[in-house]
Amino acid sequence: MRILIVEDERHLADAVEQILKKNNYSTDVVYDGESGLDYGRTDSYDLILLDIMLPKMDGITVLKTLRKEHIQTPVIMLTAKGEVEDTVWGLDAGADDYLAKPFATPELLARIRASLRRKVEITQEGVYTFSDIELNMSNLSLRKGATNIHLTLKEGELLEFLIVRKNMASSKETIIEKIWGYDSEAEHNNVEVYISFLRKKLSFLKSEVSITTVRGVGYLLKESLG
Amino acid sequence: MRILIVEDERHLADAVEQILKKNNYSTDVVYDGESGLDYGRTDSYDLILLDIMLPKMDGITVLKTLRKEHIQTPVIMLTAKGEVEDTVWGLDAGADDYLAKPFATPELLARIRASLRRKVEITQEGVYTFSDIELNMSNLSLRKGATNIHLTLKEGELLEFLIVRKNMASSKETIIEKIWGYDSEAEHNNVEVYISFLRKKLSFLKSEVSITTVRGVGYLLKESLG
DNA sequence: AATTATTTTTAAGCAAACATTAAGCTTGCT
DNA sequence: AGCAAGCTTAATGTTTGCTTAAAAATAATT
Repeated sequence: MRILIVEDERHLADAVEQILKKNNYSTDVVYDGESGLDYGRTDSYDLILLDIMLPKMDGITVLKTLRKEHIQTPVIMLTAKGEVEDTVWGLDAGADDYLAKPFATPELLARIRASLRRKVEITQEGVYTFSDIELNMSNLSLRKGATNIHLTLKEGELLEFLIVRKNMASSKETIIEKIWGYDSEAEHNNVEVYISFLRKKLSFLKSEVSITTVRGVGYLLKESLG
Repeated sequence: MRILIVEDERHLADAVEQILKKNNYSTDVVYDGESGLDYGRTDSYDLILLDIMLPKMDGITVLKTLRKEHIQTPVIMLTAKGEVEDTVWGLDAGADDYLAKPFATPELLARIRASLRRKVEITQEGVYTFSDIELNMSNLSLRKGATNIHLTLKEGELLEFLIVRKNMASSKETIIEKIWGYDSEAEHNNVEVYISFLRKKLSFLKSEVSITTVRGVGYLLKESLG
């Protein structure tokens, strides 16, 4: 696993590098935004740790540029305390997670593992890969390995929605609005029924992916094993 | 909530303004693209209603320019029938939704509510860090280091409230009003019970954070520091 | 056009999670 | 000591979510 570190505080950058090497990741370190962009562009990393405040080019611009060039490498933003605003921007710009400095080693490693696991690939329009499953919206099929299973339209739309918003809990209200339409009269139970359908199909596929309920809040797509 | 209306058909623009005012939004109206851009740039609106066909500068250019300048205000595009092509462009350019003219009042209001709500979710509001703990309202988890613990909705809301008002003592009255609702009949004891639950969980995490009682006044979130 | 198959919606019973209540206990203050 | 404020626990009540099955609506097939 190759990880790119973009961080101008050399002290911190080097410390992180040591930690990662000890945990069997290979690393490259650069100390400014422009180099970060150049390195990231090669699309040869599995993950990028990207500081926001950087010389030459800020982290958000780097990230946006990469995303514009269809580089989908997962990115964890590093933010100093008080840069919360920037954090929000970073998530908007396509970051997968963020981590506030200073951070503890186990936390860093946990986030890295999570991001690597979480990686969603969109190979072609309407084809999503998440963990061990592939959802193809163009023929409404859900695949794990050699096993293919058919989804109904609503099942597909719901799963697509959960995959796209993988890091957020989606409330029943939001789901109804998006899948049934803002003016529909669908009840919460409709969502529950379809969540139940999806769970049945996911478990039929013996997938690592599962749908977690956050009581009073919503649903969340997760990969079970760590 | 401030809404900017950019629409050159004065008749329509004024009608929309009346509707919004009646629903307690404050509004500004401009009648061409350039003014729309100028106003939007101030980044002081919660939502922009943006027509596509506009004098001086078309709506899509306005939107793209705003996005380039990192203005992330949610935008609902207004399109005349037959401008479907343009609609697609608008969504590409970063619009959140679109609405075909002519539209009905309840539909307009529903879309506005939806867009405003979505904004909150996208910004991932609800992740709070205080001292050594992190509260994530989207999955109701409370974390210290690698240890995660589950909170119920009420526990989460209460802790969120205490974190947000970390320097102030929050009285039971205020807490009841905010968490249980101003018209609830919850007793002081309800608050005490939940404070007790939270303390148990904080101490389970061995967190530096604790809830201090200020007798006769309220509760206060503190970092113990040792 | 009628029949059949598929998908979506509705309804109901059940289980688990959560919230509330009340009683007895502890603490701090005068 | 005596009182009031606050704490804790267990029981009881309520809500939320899950799961089925069957009805209704769509779509496909003959």
